[in-house]
Amino acid sequence: MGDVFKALADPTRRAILDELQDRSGQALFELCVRLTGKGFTSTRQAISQHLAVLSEAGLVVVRREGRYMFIDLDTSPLRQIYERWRVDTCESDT
Amino acid sequence: MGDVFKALADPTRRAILDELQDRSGQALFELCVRLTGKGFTSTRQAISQHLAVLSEAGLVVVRREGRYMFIDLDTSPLRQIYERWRVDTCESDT
DNA sequence: ACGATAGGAAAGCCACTGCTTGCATGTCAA
DNA sequence: TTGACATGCAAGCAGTGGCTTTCCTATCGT
Repeated sequence: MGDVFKALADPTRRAILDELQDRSGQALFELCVRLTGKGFTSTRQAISQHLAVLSEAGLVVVRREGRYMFIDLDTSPLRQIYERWRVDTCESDT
Repeated sequence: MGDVFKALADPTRRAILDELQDRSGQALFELCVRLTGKGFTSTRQAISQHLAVLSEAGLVVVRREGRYMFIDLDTSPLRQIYERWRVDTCESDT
């Protein structure tokens, strides 16, 4: 399984995760339209390659139906980050 | 301020954070010794450059005293990750 | 069947990143 | 003061990453 941290290193990939959190189960072309609407200039191929990385990291689950490719978010791999470094919960956030 | 995600993308930098979580406030040369003891082959310059990235991301705070450079861990920038994507707490972790 | 739509595969390019190398600076001990 | 120690700075190099480009496959509507 791939590297979760490297998967999160790219801003476009993070935007994909954001978009999927907002609405999971989108098709690839749908995702492309949504992202270009939010100012991202990535082509379909670029998004597709990003999805491959995210899928390798387990952050995304791909489900094929007919000629569509539906993408679901899976945030569970993030837990390994959350458990690795403790964050002081009571801190000066003024 | 730098990119927290990019800072976490490198395995050596993550090892530095691990080392600092285990013992914060180490000097640079101390950190180098510890890391080489754990199988990392990085030179001092490499570690120093990694620390610059971590410092840019706010994950590390540098404090100079005499000829020593003490490094403290600061995990608070990680909170923005924890708050960005919700992780299902009740999940099949069998 | 045919065209349009949704997506896949691979090669090439460019920029960035991590690392090394070499030298310079500054601090402490004797 | 002098040498040893701890670190800074910058140029150069090799590997990687993200993107484009081109072409190909497969599915649906009519």
